[in-house]
Amino acid sequence: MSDDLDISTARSAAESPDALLPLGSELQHSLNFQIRMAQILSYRQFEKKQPGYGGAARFLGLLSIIKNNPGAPQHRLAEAVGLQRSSVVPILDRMESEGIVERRDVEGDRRAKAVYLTGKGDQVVAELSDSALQMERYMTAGLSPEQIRVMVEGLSQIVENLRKL
Amino acid sequence: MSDDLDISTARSAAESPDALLPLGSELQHSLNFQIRMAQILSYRQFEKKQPGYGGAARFLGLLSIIKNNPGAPQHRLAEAVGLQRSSVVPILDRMESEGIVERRDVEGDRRAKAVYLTGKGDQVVAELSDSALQMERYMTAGLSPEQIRVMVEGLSQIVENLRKL
DNA sequence: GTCAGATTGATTGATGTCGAACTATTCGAT
DNA sequence: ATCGAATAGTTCGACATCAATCAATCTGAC
Repeated sequence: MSDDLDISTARSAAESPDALLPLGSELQHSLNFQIRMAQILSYRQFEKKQPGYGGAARFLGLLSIIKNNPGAPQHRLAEAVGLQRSSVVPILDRMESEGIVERRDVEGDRRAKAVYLTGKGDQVVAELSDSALQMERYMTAGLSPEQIRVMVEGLSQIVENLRKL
Repeated sequence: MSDDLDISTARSAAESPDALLPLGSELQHSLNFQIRMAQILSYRQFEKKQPGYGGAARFLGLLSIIKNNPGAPQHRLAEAVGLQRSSVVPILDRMESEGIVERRDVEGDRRAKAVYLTGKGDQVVAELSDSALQMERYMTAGLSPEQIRVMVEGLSQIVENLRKL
């Protein structure tokens, strides 16, 4: 009485050697874990899909913010994307050497640098945005528009909550 | 006709110098961007809240999977958490030196190592899981249980979709 | 006006992760 | 039984990010 055995959970790692290791239900229902997994896999995939431009794909968020806030100083860009001031420096170095962004001196504050998207930067952002949209369509296969809306709003709320710490 | 001006988007960076840089609506509604932001901020916060154990906080997911799959080989653990085989090596080195996990030889395959949680590891996982649960409660302030459920399921679906690539 | 403290961007050292090797094993076709 | 291909874990070099620190500049209290 054990060959045609029970339904869902029984199929342990030993029995189906090719399947993914099962997550405990704790992990399966952990928002943090699922967020992390989604982030890791989606960014890996996106960078694989859009190489070049000095790895700009990973920084589409940053570039998009620069486009929307021309002339913003670096520390505010860092804050906006959740990185340290010091981490943004080599990123902008790279983007600048790729001709995607430009640092200009600020009149009235000689410490600061104002960051702008170049013409090429505009093109790159447009291309990457397109690609990102495709990517999102693939990622969200099987989800309703309403469900996606709820997720985006929920994540946005979570980000807001975390920023207050 | 311009002092008491329009509602939502008008308040540009120049006018409210302390506020966060505004995201374009494209970014605001980008699932990828929101996932990334949530992940960055939540893991940073969690590690700040739970330092020690050789940075185990960041690897709670991995440890939890080890607990649920005692004796699994390293490459399957890597796959389960979305990392490269080679990235898991130094993590396990660290966790092993902290006495949290243990690598044992596998009889029947002298290449493989079977990974187990130690007694101390069990305690650490329990403590970190507790802390993670608290963290999630804080993160999700303002979200309904139903909304959280939809998000977890949606993210889970997204992870599944991305794994197929 | 001056000077202590804050702020901006940059630099440095440590660690995490990746991708491409490499070594030791195991597997499979013959 | 043998040997080429696949596999498990590791090592190595490159880069991202952080935290702490630095130099230049700005601000505000006096």
